[in-house]
Amino acid sequence: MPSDAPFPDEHNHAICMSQALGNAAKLCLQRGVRLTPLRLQVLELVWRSHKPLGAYTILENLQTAQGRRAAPPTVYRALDFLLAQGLIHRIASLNAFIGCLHPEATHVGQFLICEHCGNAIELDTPEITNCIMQRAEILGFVVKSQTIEISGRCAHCQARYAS
Amino acid sequence: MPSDAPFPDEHNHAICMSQALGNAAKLCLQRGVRLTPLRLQVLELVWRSHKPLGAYTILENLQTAQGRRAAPPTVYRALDFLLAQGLIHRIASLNAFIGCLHPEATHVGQFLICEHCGNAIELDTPEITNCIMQRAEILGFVVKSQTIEISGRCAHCQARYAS
DNA sequence: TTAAAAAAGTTATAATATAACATAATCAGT
DNA sequence: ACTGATTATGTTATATTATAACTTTTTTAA
Repeated sequence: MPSDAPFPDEHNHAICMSQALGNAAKLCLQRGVRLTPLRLQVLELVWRSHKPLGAYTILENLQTAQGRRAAPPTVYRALDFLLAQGLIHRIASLNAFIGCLHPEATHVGQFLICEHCGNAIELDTPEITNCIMQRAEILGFVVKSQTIEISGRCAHCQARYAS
Repeated sequence: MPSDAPFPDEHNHAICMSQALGNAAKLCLQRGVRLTPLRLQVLELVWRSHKPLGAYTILENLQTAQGRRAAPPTVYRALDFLLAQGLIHRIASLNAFIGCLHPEATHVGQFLICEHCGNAIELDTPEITNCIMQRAEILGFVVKSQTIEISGRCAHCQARYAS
């Protein structure tokens, strides 16, 4: 079974997560938008690991104040907010959501997704974007958004669990 | 309203489509797999345009022999076959399917998807793949499959319908 | 010709996502 | 603080996409 540690051992996820949450709070303040308790809770759930999380998984783990179980729109609206603020990304190939590493700037999401441990590694590789933009430009295509999701096996799993 | 012509005027889609269908028949024969009437019908529906088509849209347009309406698994099984043979691609960001331009060789699907006319242009740009592979290799990530879907506005629509 | 395999039919249901409207909380201007 | 406007959340119902499980039909190969 793959370790639950999202990334190699040097990765301290508690720090990783608290930085992300702190950053999110700061950005929302700067932007004058409200990171309400519900939205924060969803963001925390998404940040619990580096594995993209489905909306219904989030729903199941949501603690509503009254102990009453939240309904889907509650989660989807929070996710919509977080997406709009660039605090999370949606992984189309998995119908799932993951915390964004660079929410301060709008950018395209590029992911390496390990089929074995489920972790998604966010890339920030301008070369890939440039290469795509170049090709698009030749064809006169104006790029608005990019979905780049690469599946395979991460170094961690490749080393530990030879296929 | 955007023209229904999938691509610029020089594109004769009747020829485009019949080539694709002929090629598909040839490949299936070579591979010893059966392009049954049902599978062919689904492939034809997918090839009617260059707009990715949802499974339920295909379902609605399926003519069953008895006039009885087909059920979802019928379509999904045909789609699974066509995907396995590389005759179509699935567009994850649209939950939809589109005919493959190069079914003779397994390859990654790269698409420019016009938000205006709905057409998806399949790229075959090794530079993009190489760029991604390079970056992945640096991280020790072994790539198994790639989802590359670029949304925006195609040259056709850009020229005719200034945003 | 007949058993095995493959394909298609059929029924039910799972998983993901949104529409529409009701209620509650927050904010801006007084 | 008060009040109307705005924003956020609750709630119910339903749309959309996809698959599981089992049956029947068709095709293949001995």
